[in-house]
Amino acid sequence: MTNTPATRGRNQRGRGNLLRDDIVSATLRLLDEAAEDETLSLRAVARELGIATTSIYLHFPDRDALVLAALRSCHDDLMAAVERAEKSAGDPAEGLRERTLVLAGWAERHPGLYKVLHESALNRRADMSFKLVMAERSVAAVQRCIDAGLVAADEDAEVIALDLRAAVHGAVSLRLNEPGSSGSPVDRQIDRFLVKIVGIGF
Amino acid sequence: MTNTPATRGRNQRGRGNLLRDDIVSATLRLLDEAAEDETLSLRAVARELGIATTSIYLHFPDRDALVLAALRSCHDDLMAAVERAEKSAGDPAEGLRERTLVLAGWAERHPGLYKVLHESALNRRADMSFKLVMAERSVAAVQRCIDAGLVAADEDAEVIALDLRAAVHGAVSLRLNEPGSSGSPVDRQIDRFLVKIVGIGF
DNA sequence: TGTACATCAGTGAACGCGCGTTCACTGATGTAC
DNA sequence: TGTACATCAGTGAACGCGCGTTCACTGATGTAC
Repeated sequence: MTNTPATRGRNQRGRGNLLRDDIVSATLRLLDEAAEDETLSLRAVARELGIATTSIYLHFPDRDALVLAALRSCHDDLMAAVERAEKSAGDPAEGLRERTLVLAGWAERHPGLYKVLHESALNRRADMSFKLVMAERSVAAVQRCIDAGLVAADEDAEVIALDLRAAVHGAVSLRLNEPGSSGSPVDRQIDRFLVKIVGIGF
Repeated sequence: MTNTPATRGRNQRGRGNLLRDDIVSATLRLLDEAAEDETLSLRAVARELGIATTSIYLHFPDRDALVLAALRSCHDDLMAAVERAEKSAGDPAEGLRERTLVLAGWAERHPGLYKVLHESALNRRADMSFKLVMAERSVAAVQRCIDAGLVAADEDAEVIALDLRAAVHGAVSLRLNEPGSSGSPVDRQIDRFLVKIVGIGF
């Protein structure tokens, strides 16, 4: 089913963190399948890896710490990919488009992780403030469009970015939660939002 | 804590459905607090009402059936309220605005129920097609705006309605899942969406 | 009018399950002398 | 070079918990004769 060997020996001295990385990977795999942080069990993670459940406690103090570490890791990876996409674009407007499309594409490939990241109960229970950076970056991306004269400065970049973020999140969330109810492909919908909400003219 | 008497006798003959209604109400209360369908337990519902857990099985075959019945009931109530608001408005554009505001207002008052209804795992597991009516009604509401000449007919009513729905859902969802990250009040944001996405001029 | 019986509304004990977490442990490998 | 010891990486049994669901039951009330 996965890339896990049936038997795994003990890691070499000083290489204990290899198991830690495997635990995080397995957690992300299971969270993506379950799409709920509540139902992820340490026992399932251990089963997935062929280790004793208690071995997880060598690296994480409790269940929430593990889930948070996993989410932070995948959020940072995603953010890096988004930034890369934006930077490889020709102008700020194309950059804003690219970063939005990469984000939506990731969400469609990892629906469960997207849900856990943005819709799970963990948001109420734990400190997920590492997510704030993403919002700040997208405000900056909109500001660059305004500064370049590609978007009218009728409104604050922050307001525009927040409206765009809400619309894109809604588009993605509806697709994840009610598959089949969406109609058009998400890329097309995002382009409409870029035109109507942000005011980009392609 | 709630409106439940400490002791409750048996209902009169033929009045067994009174308990059914109480079970549904208690379920909705608990779902609204928990904001997750997974964590609702029959034992908690029974505790809330001061009845034996097994009494729930007199009215519902299993846990999912209870949750679905409760959600269907609250969804229908909400839809009726939305329709009422629309009908009391002066013209179709005001009507569209009213129905959207009522929906968003309900979501802010019942964040947990909104989440369970639109973001819970039940959407993957069970038949929630009763929700489709709401989407159809909002397409019709947009169509009325077009027919009355209040909205340009550049695009299909269905596309416009879907975009509006995504944006509003996103606005509400972000507020529920990341309280404090929203900035402006939701009503103002919805008015912007009505102007920019639908093309209504207030 | 009395009485046997059916039906309705609801109860309480018990089942097996998977869970997070704690605890005392094992055994290989490196290090100090 | 040998050996005692510390450290590291990981294990397995056991705890108490709340859960959904099943089962046999109780006891009040209505109904047929």
